[in-house]
Amino acid sequence: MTKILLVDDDVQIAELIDVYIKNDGYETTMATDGKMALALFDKEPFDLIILDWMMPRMDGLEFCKQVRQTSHVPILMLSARVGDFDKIQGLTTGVDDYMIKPFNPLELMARIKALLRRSNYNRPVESLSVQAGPFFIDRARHTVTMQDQTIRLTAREFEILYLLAKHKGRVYSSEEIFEAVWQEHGDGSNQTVMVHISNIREKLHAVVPHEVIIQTVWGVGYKIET
Amino acid sequence: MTKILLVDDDVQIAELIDVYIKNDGYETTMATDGKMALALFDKEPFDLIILDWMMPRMDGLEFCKQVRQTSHVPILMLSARVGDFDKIQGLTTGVDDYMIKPFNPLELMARIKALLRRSNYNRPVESLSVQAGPFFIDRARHTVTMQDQTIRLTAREFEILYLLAKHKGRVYSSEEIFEAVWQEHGDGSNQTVMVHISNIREKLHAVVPHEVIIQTVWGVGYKIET
DNA sequence: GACCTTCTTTAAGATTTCTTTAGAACTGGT
DNA sequence: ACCAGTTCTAAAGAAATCTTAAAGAAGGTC
Repeated sequence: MTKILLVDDDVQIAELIDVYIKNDGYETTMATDGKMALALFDKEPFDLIILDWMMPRMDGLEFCKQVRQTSHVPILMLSARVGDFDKIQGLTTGVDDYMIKPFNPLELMARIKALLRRSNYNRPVESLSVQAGPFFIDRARHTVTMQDQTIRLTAREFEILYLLAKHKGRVYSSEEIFEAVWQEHGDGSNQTVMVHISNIREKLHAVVPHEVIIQTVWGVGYKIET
Repeated sequence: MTKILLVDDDVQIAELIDVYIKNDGYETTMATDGKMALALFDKEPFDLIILDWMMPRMDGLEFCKQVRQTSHVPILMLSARVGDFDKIQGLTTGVDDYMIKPFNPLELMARIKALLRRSNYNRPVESLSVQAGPFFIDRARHTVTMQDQTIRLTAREFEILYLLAKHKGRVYSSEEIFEAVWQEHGDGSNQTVMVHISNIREKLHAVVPHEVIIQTVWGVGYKIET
């Protein structure tokens, strides 16, 4: 589950954003000033921070500096004044993106997704490859190797296999897989995921014909065991 | 660790700048006049120099000339009077950038980063050539050679090919390519990068007609494999 | 200022991937 | 063995992504 820390002293705006974020299937925690936010951030990790520039007790810039001392979590800054960012644009304090109020909530969501995508991409290299049983997944190269053969997977197939391989043993429902890979809410039945699973299996079996790699857990979902 | 030499006889200002620079993770050394600064600079290399124009014993201009005899380190000049720079500008003393006091520290930091980025660009020669499969890229000469033929690439094309060749195997999304080459945020779809890729391929194929050099990873990006 | 190169934008067409559908096959319980 | 619920898979239409060409914009040079 992707967790987002929302820091804004304007409760109305914060709640508006909150609705949109939750709607897209993310989990939010709200803070109304920098000090409070910092305390929350120290306690548990977040995947992204949305930050208001003007806040009581500790402004966004200061908060940003503090956070950057220990973390590279993506930060999206909100500001009421256009002028502020003409100067900062660049950006010294380690803000990854920013928006001027008032903004279009949909655009905000698009930027949030872009940031999350990017930060996923820039994970440290050692966490980017997985050895799962008979095959080896290299995220940076976007390749799956099995008995010296490279298996061609599409982007979606790759993400699904990576998810399952990364968390060997854990069962994922097709809905969970959908949300993890598509990064959006997957309401209702999910045939799509099943089809993809089927296609992945077909490709894997081209290399190791009768081996069961992705297991079906009846009534629950799928997993890769060892 | 990036080291910055800060030369200013006004201690208050120097300390203010110092705080900001350290905050961004750089290491600073302070000097209060030109002679002292020169002595420090002779002893150890710095990645950037921030220099006040008006100083006792040796002014900024003189210091600058001295340094330029041995080094191309980026220099950022500070001055209290607007008029000064009408004179300095174009004086070919090798100042890379300048700011008028009083200045916005954040803007200073932005400029420092810009300078460092630019100078990073001109790194030492040994790390600058790459052999990637059939062709050889020489960053210092800005040439790409392939089967004894030199391929003429434009600046952008060159940077893209260099990025991919330098990190053989790694997949770069067009957005990542954009950010790496253009050094700015690349929101949204990036046709521009795709067009450049297409143009590069065309030029490469003029030498090796049917060889696939830049691979397309569908839905993900591009890479050069071996 | 005219000319040339490079960069960016646009758009149409080709290609690949994704989603949906629907029937077949499978599983676990009775 | 049968049934209901669930999963699998083939196929086709929909959607997204990529390629390429072409034209306009920007920048540099003589």
